[in-house]
Amino acid sequence: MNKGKKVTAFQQRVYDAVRLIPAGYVSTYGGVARFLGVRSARAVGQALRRNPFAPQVPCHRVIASSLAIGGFNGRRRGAEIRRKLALLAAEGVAFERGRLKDAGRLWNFRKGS
DNA sequence: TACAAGCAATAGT
DNA sequence: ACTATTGCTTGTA
Repeated sequence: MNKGKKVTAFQQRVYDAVRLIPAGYVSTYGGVARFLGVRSARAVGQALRRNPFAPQVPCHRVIASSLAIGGFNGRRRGAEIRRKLALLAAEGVAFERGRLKDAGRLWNFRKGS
């Protein structure tokens, strides 16, 4: 998996967890954080924001707990965000007004792994 | 809906 | 080593 790119152990852990999310499903920063055993969703967001791997780590499959789209490529709103929405839509995840339309697409972790 | 406080990690100084 | 910043979350008003 990782080569050349130097990432911290925490980042590696976050990427590993995010990779477990199957296409067509999404998770939340807090969910990943709890899965890793940390209490801060911000730390997860930071790790994903600096994700040196692009499609390998589906950072676009991670949204906010309020079903908000969250951010993408360092932007919380803008053209990058619509790309994230497009990626999710392509996977079968529908969004409305910047929020997840169907909460049933939330991935709880600890299920298929 | 809007504001404030708590939380953990990275990057820059 | 310290400070500032961040793709968050939850609680109150």
